Amino acid sequence: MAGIKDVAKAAGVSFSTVSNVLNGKKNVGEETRSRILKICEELEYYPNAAGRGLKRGNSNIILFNFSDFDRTFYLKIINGINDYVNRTEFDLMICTIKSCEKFMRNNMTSGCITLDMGMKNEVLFKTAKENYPIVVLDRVVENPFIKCIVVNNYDPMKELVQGLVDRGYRKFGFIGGPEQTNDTQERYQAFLDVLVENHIYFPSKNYFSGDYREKSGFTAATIFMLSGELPEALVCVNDNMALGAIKALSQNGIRVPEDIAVTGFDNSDLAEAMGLTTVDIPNYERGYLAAQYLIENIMGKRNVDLFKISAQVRWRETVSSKK
Amino acid sequence: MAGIKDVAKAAGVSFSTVSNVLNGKKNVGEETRSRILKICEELEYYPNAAGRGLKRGNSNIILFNFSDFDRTFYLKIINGINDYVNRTEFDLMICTIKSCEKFMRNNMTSGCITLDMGMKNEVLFKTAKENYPIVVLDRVVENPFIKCIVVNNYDPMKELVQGLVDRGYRKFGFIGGPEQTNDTQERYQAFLDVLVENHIYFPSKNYFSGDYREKSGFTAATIFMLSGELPEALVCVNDNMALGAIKALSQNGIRVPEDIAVTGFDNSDLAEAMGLTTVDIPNYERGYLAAQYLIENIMGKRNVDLFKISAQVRWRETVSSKK
DNA sequence: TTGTAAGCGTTATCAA
DNA sequence: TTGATAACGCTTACAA
Repeated sequence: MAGIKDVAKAAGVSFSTVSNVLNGKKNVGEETRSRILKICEELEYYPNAAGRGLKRGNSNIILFNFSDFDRTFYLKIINGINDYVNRTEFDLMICTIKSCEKFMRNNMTSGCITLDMGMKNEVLFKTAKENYPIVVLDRVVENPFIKCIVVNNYDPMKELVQGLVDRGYRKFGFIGGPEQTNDTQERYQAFLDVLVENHIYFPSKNYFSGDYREKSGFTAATIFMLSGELPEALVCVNDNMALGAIKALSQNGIRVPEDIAVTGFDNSDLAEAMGLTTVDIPNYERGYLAAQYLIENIMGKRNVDLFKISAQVRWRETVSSKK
Repeated sequence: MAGIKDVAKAAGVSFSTVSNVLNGKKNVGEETRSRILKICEELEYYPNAAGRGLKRGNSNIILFNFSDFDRTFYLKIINGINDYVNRTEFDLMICTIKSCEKFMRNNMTSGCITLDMGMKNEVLFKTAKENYPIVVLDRVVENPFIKCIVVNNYDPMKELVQGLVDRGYRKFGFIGGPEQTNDTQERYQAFLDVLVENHIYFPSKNYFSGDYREKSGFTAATIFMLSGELPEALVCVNDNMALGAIKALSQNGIRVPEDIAVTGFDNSDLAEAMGLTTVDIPNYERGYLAAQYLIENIMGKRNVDLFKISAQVRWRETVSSKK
């Protein structure tokens, strides 16, 4: 693998001249410059990133961190991030939680987008700095070097639940995710608020806490069935769990929506295919936006600290039009 | 950000002693060792990867490269890779085609797994070396430093098409991917071989070349419909295109499987949900295996050059049991 | 058992 | 317009 010295030797110049050419310095003669560039091509020389990173202290690489392989919308988010990054001089690096802290250092990456339940707030606070901005998805934190992009969960969830009430549903079950997650908190709050506004009692035994995976939706529905009293509508905090619940229900001969309505959140491909009533989150767009925010921040542009993305209710076949 | 010198100063030793501790050298007194480790924690010191990579010339990071955000099985492959890597001392870095060549250098990563149509063979040949092994998925190349893991497309595709023939289907349509891809070539060959064995004529106008995306399946089916003569069975080289085709067909009042049978390949979540007859590829497992192969290679273990993964036909509702 | 010093490939400063 | 040299943070002989 050719190094800068090999290029310098081949061109009969010192290696600092080569460096100057490669970094666009204009203190190099035109003839020398083009000669060096040609030799770089011939020798297939690419600057060593470690040497460069060591010296410069920055990398022009941004990092995206995720660790959930069950929710396919991650691919859409990556798609959005990738498309924005490709229009810039930056490179995109993706990692999972194990290696994230290691990669979140100045000499490896210049900033980070994270959407990972396993990422601890304290790590974010420790890492975010003037010259290492972070964009956090689906979580709100207060820090001058951290920008948050969250989905407006509250409004569409209210619309969804009110829609169920309007259709005649009165007895509800709720399947949430881990309780410390922002999404679950907001969606559950909207759910509760609608019920209170409509003077509908919600027994706490009808709350089930899952982990966003299909299996826990399956488990939740199974438990509802075993408990004897099935609600009229099962509101799930995401699509995977809603689909798991539907699977459990239909395996036991309970029809959706005739016997029970089920709703999700995410509008995954599967939700669309299965006709699940849900809320559509523009994933590609929020990936794109996150990358834009991060890179603008790295470049020194200030932008807003908290951005709320709106989401749309999609009424489909898992809810009857009139109960 | 604390450096090795800060740690050395705080511990009252030279920085090479700190380095020795961090690298598990045993020429350090027990007392000094534990004191240094404690100080590293207090100061939140992590070795600078650039400095380390520069000196060592290797990184203990493996790279995975992909660029297709439509096919959700990539998440499963990543899941498998990630799970294997997490059991080792290695880190996992993921990238898309834009940055791949940059990251495929010794000072950034120690080896690479690639599954990307955009990755050129010449780049693989140029990059693969004694100390930079590469694992390629879904492609066969001859190179001592490149290992290939491919799906056995031929056998299950033969089984699938023969199954269709056995069920009475005689007029076929075929939707392929880009023709230079190994998957398309092998699956098409199996398809043709079965037809020849059964003395069934396949008019070349019934071959449509797509790009693996749902949309091109939609287009293909639309063209078949416009051409007037619809085949009895539409064999698609992957699920996305099969689902796109089904969408186009049903939008035009053509029923699957009553009017036409449709088959895919991949066994995506969507295929399962939609009841698409397809071939199941163990994606998690091949990711896991790819990571294992790569890392064993980096560690100097020789392993087999070409590995064929077997895949299973899944008969579902998009094919009638008897035509 | 610990410290000194060289060197990895690059960029930046300053002198020629 | 060019080149010599120091410095980035680390590892590793080798010397103490």
